[in-house]
Amino acid sequence: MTRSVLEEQMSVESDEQQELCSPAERERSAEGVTGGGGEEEEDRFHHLEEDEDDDEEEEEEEEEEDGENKPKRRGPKKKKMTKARLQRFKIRRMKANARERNRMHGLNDALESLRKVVPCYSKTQKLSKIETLRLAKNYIWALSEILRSGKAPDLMSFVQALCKGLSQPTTNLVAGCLQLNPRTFLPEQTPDLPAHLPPVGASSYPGHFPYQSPGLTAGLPSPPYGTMDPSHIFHQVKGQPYGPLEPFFDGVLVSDGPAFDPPLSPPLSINGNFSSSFKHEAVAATDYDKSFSFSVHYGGGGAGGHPAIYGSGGSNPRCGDLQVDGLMGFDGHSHHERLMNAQLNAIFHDS
DNA sequence: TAGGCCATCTGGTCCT
DNA sequence: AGGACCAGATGGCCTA
Repeated sequence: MTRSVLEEQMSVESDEQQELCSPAERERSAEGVTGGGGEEEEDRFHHLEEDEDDDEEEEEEEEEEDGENKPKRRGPKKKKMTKARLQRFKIRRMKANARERNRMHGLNDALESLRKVVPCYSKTQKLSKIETLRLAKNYIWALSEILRSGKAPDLMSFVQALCKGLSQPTTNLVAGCLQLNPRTFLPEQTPDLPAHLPPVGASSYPGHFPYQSPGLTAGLPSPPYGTMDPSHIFHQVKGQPYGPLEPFFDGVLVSDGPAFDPPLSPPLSINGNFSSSFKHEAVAATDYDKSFSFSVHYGGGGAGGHPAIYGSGGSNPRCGDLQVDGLMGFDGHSHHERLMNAQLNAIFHDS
């Protein structure tokens, strides 16, 4: 993009412009969070103004001193900038900038709202915009798949779906939310782990993932995400509005730690450990767009589905008793098994 | 210091 | 004409 000299002069970030900003914006600017742009353009701007005469009606032709070698420019000839026109241009530009700022703030607000309903929300460790969108897409897809298939998700596959295409730090964050080791469910996503990473089974990074399964203890270093204490993540404030899926998780959340930044995202309260079913049923994330399917089934018989998903009638015929066989199976972790059972039962039975 | 992320400015395009 | 939307450019901040 080539700016004309005049346009360059127009690039003004003046005090008057700040007056058009919202209070929040001014506050941000006061904090030094100002973007690019030319604050130092004012002088050149003044220089231009001095060159202009005062006649507002003047609409002179473009300068004739182009020189004979220069080809004649096409299109409408540029009007010479008078002071008044300059002033109007400045005002128009300032208003446009203010609108654009507001528009972007609205966009960011919407994104923040999205962060709150997407798994792994944290005030302190925000997902980036792109990761938020990716995670949201995955999340929607995974939930849609639940609805479409009428089957409860295999947790491993569910997490795989969530983490599809996410960066390693975000994957770690999701894993942290699930109290999982990302390497246990995303082998395809980390084909070539950095050399500095400890091998599976090596000592973990303290405080990253409390999930300490025998033989699977390594965490992935990815601060700032990795510093999150996952024990906070599942802390549910009673009565906290978590959205339509909230009833799923009533009574199935476990938290031993202090409250995490509320509000928390709704669904990723899936605690505990995964069974060896992952070995048999986890779908390769690289092909999940085509082949993803949740492996844990529940009977097609009697009990109605959860009203939060299947409607207030709760009479989705596909929703029946949940069969959690094959889901459990982490040896010596009956607590997690009970948790899992409770959670899955909570999902597929009316509370 | 490089790279990622972000906020902002800016000009172009489309629409009302 | 003016507003909404978009994409490119720019510079600040932060982290590895």
